[in-house]
Amino acid sequence: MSDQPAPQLPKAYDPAAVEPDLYADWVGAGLFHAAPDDPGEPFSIVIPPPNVTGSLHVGHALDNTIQDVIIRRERMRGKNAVWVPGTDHAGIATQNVVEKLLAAEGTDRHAIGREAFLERVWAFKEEAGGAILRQLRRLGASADWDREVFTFDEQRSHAVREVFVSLHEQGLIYRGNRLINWCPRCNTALSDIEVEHEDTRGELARFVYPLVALEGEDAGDGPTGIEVATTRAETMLGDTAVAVHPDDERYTQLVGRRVRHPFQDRTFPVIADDYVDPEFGSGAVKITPAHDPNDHAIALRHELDVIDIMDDHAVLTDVVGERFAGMDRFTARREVKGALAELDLLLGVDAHDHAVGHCSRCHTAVEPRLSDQWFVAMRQLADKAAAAVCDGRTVFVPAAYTKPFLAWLDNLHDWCISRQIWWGHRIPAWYGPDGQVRVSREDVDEPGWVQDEDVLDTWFSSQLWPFSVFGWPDETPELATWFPTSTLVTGYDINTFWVSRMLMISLWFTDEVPFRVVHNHGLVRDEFGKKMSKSFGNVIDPLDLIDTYGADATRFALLRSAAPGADVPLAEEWVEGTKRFANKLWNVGGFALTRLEGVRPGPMPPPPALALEDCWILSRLQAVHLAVDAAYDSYDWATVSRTLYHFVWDELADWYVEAVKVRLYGADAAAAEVARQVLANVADRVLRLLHPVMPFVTEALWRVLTGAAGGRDSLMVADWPLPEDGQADPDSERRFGLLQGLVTEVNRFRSQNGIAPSARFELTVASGEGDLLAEQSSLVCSLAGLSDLTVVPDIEDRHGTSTIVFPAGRAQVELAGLIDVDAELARLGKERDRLAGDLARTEGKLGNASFVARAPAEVVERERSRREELLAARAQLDERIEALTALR
RNA sequence: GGGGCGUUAGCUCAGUCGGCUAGAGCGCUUGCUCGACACGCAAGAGGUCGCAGGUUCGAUUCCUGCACGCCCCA
Repeated sequence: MSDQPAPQLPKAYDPAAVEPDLYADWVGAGLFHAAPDDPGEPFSIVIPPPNVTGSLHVGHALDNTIQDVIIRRERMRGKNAVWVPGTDHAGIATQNVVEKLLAAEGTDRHAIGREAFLERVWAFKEEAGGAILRQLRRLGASADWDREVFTFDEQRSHAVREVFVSLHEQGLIYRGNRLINWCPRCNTALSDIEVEHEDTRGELARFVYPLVALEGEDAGDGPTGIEVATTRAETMLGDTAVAVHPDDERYTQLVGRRVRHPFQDRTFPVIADDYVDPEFGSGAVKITPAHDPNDHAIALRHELDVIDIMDDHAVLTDVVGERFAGMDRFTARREVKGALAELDLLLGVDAHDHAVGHCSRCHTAVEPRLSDQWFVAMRQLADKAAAAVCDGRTVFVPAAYTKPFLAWLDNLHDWCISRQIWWGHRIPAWYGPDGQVRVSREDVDEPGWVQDEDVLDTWFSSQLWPFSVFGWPDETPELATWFPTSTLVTGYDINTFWVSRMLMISLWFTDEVPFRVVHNHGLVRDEFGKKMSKSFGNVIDPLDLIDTYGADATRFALLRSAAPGADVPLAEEWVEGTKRFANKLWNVGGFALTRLEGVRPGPMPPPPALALEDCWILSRLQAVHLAVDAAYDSYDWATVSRTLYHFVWDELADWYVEAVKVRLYGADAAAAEVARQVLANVADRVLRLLHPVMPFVTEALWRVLTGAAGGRDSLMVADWPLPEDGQADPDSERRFGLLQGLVTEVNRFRSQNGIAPSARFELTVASGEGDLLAEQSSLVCSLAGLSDLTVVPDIEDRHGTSTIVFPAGRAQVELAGLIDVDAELARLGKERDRLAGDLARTEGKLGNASFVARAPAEVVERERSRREELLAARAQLDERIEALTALR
């Protein structure tokens, strides 16, 4: 024994005192950095790049915690693991922020001009940008910060230019005048998926288009008009047809005739098209080709006129006539209905629920609009992506996300990629005299040629991310080593926006999938499953959580709720709970530290030297190890964290630490040394298994446990443990379980009889496992707080004693001065009720001839022996009750 | 309208192949300063497994229908 005072840890775990120094140490030692020629099988993750001017929210915290868990484990497994961080320039979002700043200064981008505006955005990016990556460091993220990239930096812009020009050369990027989604507030085109459909209470206005009379027809002969309905009455100003279903007999004789526009000097035809649903409304549909996708499709089929009635701000233009020109679309909607009513053409206005598309950035109602834009033809790209998913080159985890993803790919329309904003990759197209267009890798700097004003959709550049971060199109060692990447971690809501496009473009340009696994996690919600939103006031700031409870607790709380395929509910008090777990672990470590007397993880004692509790904890650890490895491999974070939580708290702390005290505090030096060796090894292994999840507290404890100096001597780069053969030991688990059963029953006896935990008493036991109990009597005494344990062949009930029934036998306590007889009788009465219930259930089954005849023999046998046990237990109880009653 | 997911304790969720007394965390009740930890220890209460049928000796589990909630698409 050492005379030196045992080293001590602070009594309570204080994350703030530990985390910053450890993180700085990791960074300083270069542990996050990987190089292509480092040893080990390559493993790579690219971060879903957050908005460069954004700040960390819980969704980021979850997404990046998962990435960090994966990369830390793979690093420990000896892989050449890299996690590439970076940010996204987020065109519309960032431009909107800077435009707001300008507005506050009383100016706007058009007043200061394109060049000055872009300078302003870059300045803003330099000032506010990257904050989110600094915040990720607080979380413990072990990204390779030397490799940070930006979707709008030079190399990434080079990749964008290359892809655009190549696709154009291949005929897959084209410029066309087509119907697109227009945001009148952002003043730009949007792609289909940047439009969010929301159910809205609206109005369905029914009105009549008057028929143009046939030559020679008398007024009053036949129908004089045709009824249509619309939720957007103002669009009638751009109508160029009325459509009916070809089989709809009500309208057969009207097809081919013309109707008159009530406010404009023009007429247009009644046409027949399969698209029309004869069941809806009157069965006749007004057709506005310039402002509705379905109508536009019909117009193409029937060569109808197309009349665009609005400007960039969704204000009606002169095309609609003097009466309505200059009105915004909502005013016009009201006015048109009024005007129809004046002419007696309005039949009615009914309430009507329908879905309205809104801009995902600013929530303005989107206006479908004809416009000259650049598009990517998606069919061929989508087919390649679908093939890669179908044949498993890329798999979704959980697999349930595969089907909707494929269905989405199958329905894909061409992608509108031009945006009428300034912050972004400028489209590399130049317009020359005489309407010539040149798309070029090099800037065209010739007189008379001007570059397209528009920029590309931000997703056009972020789709290149898995290879552009490694320097593509240049052939770099990084690209050769780490591409394709291993796993992409993202919320399922991003599959269509980003995952799909990475798959498509990567396969098209590199013939490789961008990642082998797409791991979809859920969305973080509040404790009641509600979406977090500022207006709802239920937003949790992960930085507050880290400040208050530490990064480990924050990570653990998120992971514990992250069951596969489910959203992730989170409440601050749950993080408090995981902080307590970190503290528990800390205290187990503190205990070990004070009692190990310099023993460090190392060779294990030979099996014969191991105590029962050693065999038990090693067997349990082995099972936990296998379960945890399997859960890590299947991205089941809830199981990883819950399994380790349960092992550390309920098995290691509650039982093993208590059990091992007998030897640590005992006189047998050799036995104590064995206990120390096992304890050190178990602690070492559990810290390794837990490290990816709780990197800080595990690293802090491991350094103390092993004497690691820090720097490159770190748990972060220690070997991931391999499950050890021969440690699964069902017999030791069974035997230790018997002791646990006895201890638990003694505790219950204490509690139910109001006996103080500090009160010692003797126990006499009779059991089929008498040898085991005799052998382990000092352990049982310590765990159950007994002064002595005597094993006898049989127990005879006597006045003045009480019997405790435990799974392996019966135990007897001298009651003298220990218990309250009435309380004990009450306890036994309750026990008897419980037995009676179980017995009734079992006899019910056995009394059922069909059960006995048809259930498997072993099930029936189990019920029979169960009945025998219950009957015996009841008989004993009855004796006890009788004896005790006599004692009163 | 089409498709998908869900409904288990007060709250949030596990529950393997249909079969021991349906579990966890938090919350709640009671007792406890026994040499790691009161950020703790021990014990306890709390469940018509959404509803109705069906299959089966037996259903939280499998099937059908319904109700309610959420998500995606149109």
